[in-house]
Amino acid sequence: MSEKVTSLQVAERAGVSQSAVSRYFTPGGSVSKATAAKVKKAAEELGYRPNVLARAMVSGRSRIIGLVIADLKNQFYPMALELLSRALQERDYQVLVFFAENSTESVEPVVQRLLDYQVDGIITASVAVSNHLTERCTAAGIPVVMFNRGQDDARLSSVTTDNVAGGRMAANFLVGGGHARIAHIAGWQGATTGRDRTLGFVEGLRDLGHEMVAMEDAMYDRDRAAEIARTMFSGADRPDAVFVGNDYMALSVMDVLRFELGLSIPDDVSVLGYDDVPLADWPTYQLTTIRQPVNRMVTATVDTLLDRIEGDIEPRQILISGSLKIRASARRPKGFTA
Amino acid sequence: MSEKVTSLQVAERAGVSQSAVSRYFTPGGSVSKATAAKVKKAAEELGYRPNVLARAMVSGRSRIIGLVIADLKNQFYPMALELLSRALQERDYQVLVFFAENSTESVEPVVQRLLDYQVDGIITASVAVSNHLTERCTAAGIPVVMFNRGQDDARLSSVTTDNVAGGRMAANFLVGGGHARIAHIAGWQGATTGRDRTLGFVEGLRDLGHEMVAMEDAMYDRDRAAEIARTMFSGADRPDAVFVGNDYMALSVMDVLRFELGLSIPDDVSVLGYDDVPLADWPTYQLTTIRQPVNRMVTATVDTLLDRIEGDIEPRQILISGSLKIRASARRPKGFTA
DNA sequence: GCGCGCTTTGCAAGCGATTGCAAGGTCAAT
DNA sequence: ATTGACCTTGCAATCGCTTGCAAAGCGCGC
Repeated sequence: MSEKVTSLQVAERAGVSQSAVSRYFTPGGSVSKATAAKVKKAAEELGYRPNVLARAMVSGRSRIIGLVIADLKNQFYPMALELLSRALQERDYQVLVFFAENSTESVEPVVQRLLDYQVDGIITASVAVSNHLTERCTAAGIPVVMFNRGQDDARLSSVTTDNVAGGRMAANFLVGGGHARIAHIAGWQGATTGRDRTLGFVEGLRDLGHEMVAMEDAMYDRDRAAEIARTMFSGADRPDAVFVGNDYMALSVMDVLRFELGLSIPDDVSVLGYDDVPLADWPTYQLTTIRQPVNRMVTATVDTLLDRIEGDIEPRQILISGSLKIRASARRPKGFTA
Repeated sequence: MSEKVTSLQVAERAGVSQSAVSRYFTPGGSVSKATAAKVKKAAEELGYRPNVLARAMVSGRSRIIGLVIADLKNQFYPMALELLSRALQERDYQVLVFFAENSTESVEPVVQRLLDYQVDGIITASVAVSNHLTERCTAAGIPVVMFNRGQDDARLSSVTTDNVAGGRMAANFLVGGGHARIAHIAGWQGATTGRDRTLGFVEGLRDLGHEMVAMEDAMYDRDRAAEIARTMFSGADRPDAVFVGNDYMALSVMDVLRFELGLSIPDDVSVLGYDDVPLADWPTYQLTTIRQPVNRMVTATVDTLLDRIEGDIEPRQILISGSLKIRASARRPKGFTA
């Protein structure tokens, strides 16, 4: 039934050798105008297209990029996935997705399977990679770039925003806004993103002579963030500002503050997020946040990966600077115009 | 550099033939306990794993499923993508994603590339497929199943909810709630989902002796929906209820009604959506909606696809029934308890 | 000890392309 | 007309595996 058309059939119909057909479809292959025309005609008549898998076997390039991702609930990632995939598609690569849990143990078998598929490169989105795995990939000559997650390993490329600087921005903005009791609902401290944002925030506060009145790790989980907000803000001397580890959780926190605790934002409490997901701009939330420039992150990721695949460049750790996106969820410092 | 381990190397180290190694890794391959043990040992020492691509070449099965998707902004699709991918992963298939625009012309080249990758099957999520393409896929023996989109073509499988019935539910609920001026901001009328929901809604109203006071196609676009809401509800005799073609747009409509027009939901206007995306349940929105059971849709999709790949079953058009999920965005009919 | 059936094994032919190599062609310069 | 440089072309090996086929091995009843 499945009438596969092969280069051989095209060759016969065109009256040329099979290699000629192959050459016609290989960029830079040496074919005369005449043969090219014959092959083109025959190929079109037969509806022939080269078999990527066969090509992959002999050339050793599959034009497949493995993308490991933990979850799509946080609105930042669907966006990243779409942009990454589209950017790669434009460069004639395709993305093979693999879902993992957010633990190194669960990533291990997933990456194994990735390698089975002979991917040309791997992007991990918000997922950490064990040393053992890094070795395997390095040994197999497959470049890895971590998207929105860092790791202290020179063999791994990574693209992140400057989370420490971002945390500092948050501190400056909240202190500048005249807040006295500043709290922090942190991103997962098991990830560099979470840790660095927290670190920058703490440092920033300290530099301005402030200290957090409360802090809790919500592990990038919506429900956990809500739970923490509930207890953190129910006491009498509740915080008057909170920096949340990412937007996804910040929105949850806003919901709790307004709908469960009846607080008003930003009059009673200022809320600051991190990421700038599309929802942050919706009228209901108008979340002030540290913006991660997804487009630039994606471009950097794709460039780094393809450079490493096509040339043999060294791994790069890229740091992109974020910026403060001011909306209405946090009191604005006097004279703050940026 | 890239030290690929092949079955031949394993064979040598184990002191058996290369076929024996292959058989060991083929489920159902005939190998004695003794050889199995030798192969296992050698394979582990060398870190050998079969090359999926090479296997695909000879067996004709790549264990890759192509997923064509138009956009991830509507929160229904990230969810679907994740569930589909996880379900397939569990059955030892992987998903190769392809982004397309929502027009048949743009889908064409995308599916071409899919075929180049020798995928075993194709899932299209909310994307239509041209006849020409259907033919190519049928000719190549590659089953296609459309997720959340129907099409009148017996060669295509599809999984949708009963959108007509859903539209009727919406009509019943709004009429039952005592609304007099009922409007409709429709899903894209170029898609079966949009048309069917509208159709069911119109029929449902008519059966109850009602008629829409306004209707407009918002093409599943957030901004367009907002724009339409703005004009539709700014007149003096504005509607007192609106059924929106999906949740993604409904949330936008709610934002406009409340924040721009200062209307109160559901006191001034009742809003009804379709899908039941996670956001619909967030306290800010509490959107009453027609629920599409994603889990069941995904299971049905995966089952249909794999049945067709593995057996040689006929295409199936599966209709799953949705249900009304009552929250707070629409006035509830008296005595309505369900 | 021989023959029969069943399982296990190895050989070798593909799967559909790419690519190095050498042969054949073309064309300009001599 | 002859030569050499250069472009085209075809041959055949190769990528890493699966699988049909026939030979080998094994256990068992006679």
